[in-house]
Amino acid sequence: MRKKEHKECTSALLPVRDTLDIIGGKWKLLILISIWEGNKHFREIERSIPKLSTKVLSKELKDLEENQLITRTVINGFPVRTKYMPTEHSKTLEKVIFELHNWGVHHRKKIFGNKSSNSSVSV
Amino acid sequence: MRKKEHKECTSALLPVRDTLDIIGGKWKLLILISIWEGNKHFREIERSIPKLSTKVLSKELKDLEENQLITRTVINGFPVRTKYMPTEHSKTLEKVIFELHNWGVHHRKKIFGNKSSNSSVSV
DNA sequence: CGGAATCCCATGAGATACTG
DNA sequence: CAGTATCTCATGGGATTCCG
Repeated sequence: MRKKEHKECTSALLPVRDTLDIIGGKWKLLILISIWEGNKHFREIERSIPKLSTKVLSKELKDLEENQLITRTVINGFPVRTKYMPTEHSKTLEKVIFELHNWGVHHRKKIFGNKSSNSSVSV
Repeated sequence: MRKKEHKECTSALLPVRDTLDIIGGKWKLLILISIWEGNKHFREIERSIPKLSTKVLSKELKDLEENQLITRTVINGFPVRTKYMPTEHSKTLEKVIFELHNWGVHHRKKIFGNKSSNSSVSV
């Protein structure tokens, strides 16, 4: 699941690293959210996220599936169709994302003062 | 602060991205924690984190300083000495880290069943 | 000591083409 | 449609050296 480096580090940090590795990539959350929003098929997801290439999407979907955040189902014969669905487990991420969001907003205020406070909290 | 790509994406996600960019790197949290633990000087921090090179540490410290998570003070003339200290603002990250930790532990259980549940929650 | 500069390689990721 | 394969290039980051 994770690359096996720096095992030595503060062991309490390991679960934090796991989480960051799982949701921290450039695309992971975008893809997950796209699926949460109802996009189910490969091309559908791909089209919903600008700049995302098939290669990367393919890899990211595998990662998400390995981590049981989505399920992958092959539907029928020809042409092949697959369906990606979010798992119940993926819902447990919402709280984490909420905190990340929260801190991001808090941090922006801290850094920039009070402009651009127009962003919804819903994920 | 962030690379200016994919502005188009779900705007509620932007603060999340900010947060992830700030703490998400390979070293950021390790360095921050090292400083929290009391390491103050460049070499001191470097030595406390295996495999960390001066170049990377130098860059990461700048990032952390830009984001007002640490302060940098030059102490005296020769040889030069600097002091890095955590800011109050950095403390607001603890909740986020706690949630990341929490989910990581939860996730490990989900994936692996119940082994290796020996990690303290303190960060 | 605290870094900056340089060199170099591994990886990440975009574009395109191709297959079942 | 759902991916895989290949090629290529940018970047991240490791090792080492050097300077004030």
